[in-house]
Amino acid sequence: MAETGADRIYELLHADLMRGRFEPGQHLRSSLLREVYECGISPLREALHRLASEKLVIGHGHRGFRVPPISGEEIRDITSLRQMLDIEALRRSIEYGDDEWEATVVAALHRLNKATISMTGDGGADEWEARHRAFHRALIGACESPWLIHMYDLLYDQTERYRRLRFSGTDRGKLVRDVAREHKKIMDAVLERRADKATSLLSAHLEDTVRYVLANIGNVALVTDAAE
Amino acid sequence: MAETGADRIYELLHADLMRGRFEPGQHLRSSLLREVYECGISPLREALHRLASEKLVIGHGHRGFRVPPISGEEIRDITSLRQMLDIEALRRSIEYGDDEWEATVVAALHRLNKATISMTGDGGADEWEARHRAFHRALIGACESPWLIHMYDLLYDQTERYRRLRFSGTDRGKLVRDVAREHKKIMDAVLERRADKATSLLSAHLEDTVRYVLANIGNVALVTDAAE
DNA sequence: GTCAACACTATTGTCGAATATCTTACGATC
DNA sequence: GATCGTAAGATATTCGACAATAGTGTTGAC
Repeated sequence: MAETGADRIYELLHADLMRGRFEPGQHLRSSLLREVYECGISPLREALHRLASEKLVIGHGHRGFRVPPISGEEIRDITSLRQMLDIEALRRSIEYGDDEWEATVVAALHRLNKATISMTGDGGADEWEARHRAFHRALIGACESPWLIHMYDLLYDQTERYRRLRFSGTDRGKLVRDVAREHKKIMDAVLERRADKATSLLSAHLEDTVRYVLANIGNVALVTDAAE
Repeated sequence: MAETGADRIYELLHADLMRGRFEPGQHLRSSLLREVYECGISPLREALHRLASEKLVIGHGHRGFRVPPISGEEIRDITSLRQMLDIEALRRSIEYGDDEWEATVVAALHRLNKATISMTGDGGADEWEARHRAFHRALIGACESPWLIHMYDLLYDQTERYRRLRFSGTDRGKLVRDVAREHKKIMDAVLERRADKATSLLSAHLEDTVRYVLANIGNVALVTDAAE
């Protein structure tokens, strides 16, 4: 997959940022990252510049790179934008998608539900997230707009980062079962080709996520401040 | 502005890509770029990685970077997305913008028109483009969504790249005077706070651009193929 | 006791050399 | 004559050392 060393580090660092390995606001020292990913400085910096362009890290000239801080305002902003793009993309998918597309959606949800059942421990969370991403990606996969998908991906990364912040005292198991029902309802509406219903369900689904994040964000505010 | 050497190269290379200094499809050899921008390999590669993330260059593992090819389908795709984002951003701007915002819009159009009158030669084109960008940016500047603006910027870069392709036998002077009228109409609708009218005018304005590009794209197809 | 200038340390950013990969040209084989 | 393999050259990528900048703590003056 990764053709070059910089690609490899990009993927690993991207995954670690998604799973919240580093705290928001944390200074990503090159010495630390070089040890973690066992690499030289050049490919590391190249990966960091790509991530900076995607706003998954923030670069300050001569002061290196940091994990972006989190804010309720930002996740609201990102979600409102994602709603707009997701709705458009799903609408187009429902319009253009064929049987084959439907099959990929059904398969993706099946995979996701399997992961939901067997999800235990942290490794399971990574797998669940990968399948969750794949399901949402499948939904809009027939929109026939590479750029819409690209923008969608950029925003999905951001919401995943917020969603996977380490909140204390949250029953993740219950949460995951709740969204499973929502996914099923979205898929049913999609298969019935009811665009209005499907898009409004999807929009509400995103709304639920941002509510979940905002309800818990007070806890992580402490973490943010404490970050060195 | 540019805090570091890599930032400087990023800005210069970005500007050169915008003004079509390199042909679509052209292989951007590091040896060439090092001479052009008088720099070492490290900051150059960092800039290229950032540009690759914005899809202003394309990186192939172990085969370096290239200027993206152009296609009618892609500019259509980009424009349809830009219409969606621009409309939303302008609508919000009209809703939230205050007198100060109106003033920046009026000032930006004034600057643009001045550049339109005095535009002669290539240097003038750069200045005109900068002011054109600033005007459109001012229109949506009050939308109060940093992410919407960010996405807008990414797409604006793409459309500018297509728009500034070197088409043969086009009366650029006439073109620029035509769009001046459109800009005026958009601004008037904005100042009257007529959101529906303003957004549909803006949407049509983008449509005109893509039509202009598509009408001329046959000429550059030759250039694309010839690019080494 | 406070503030500012200075030196020192930590860290980032950049350069040139070495390594790995790709491309092309050439020749052998079918 | 075409195709495959191989070797040489060109190019991209990565490594380690150097230079430049920011951060920090200390000293000294007022």
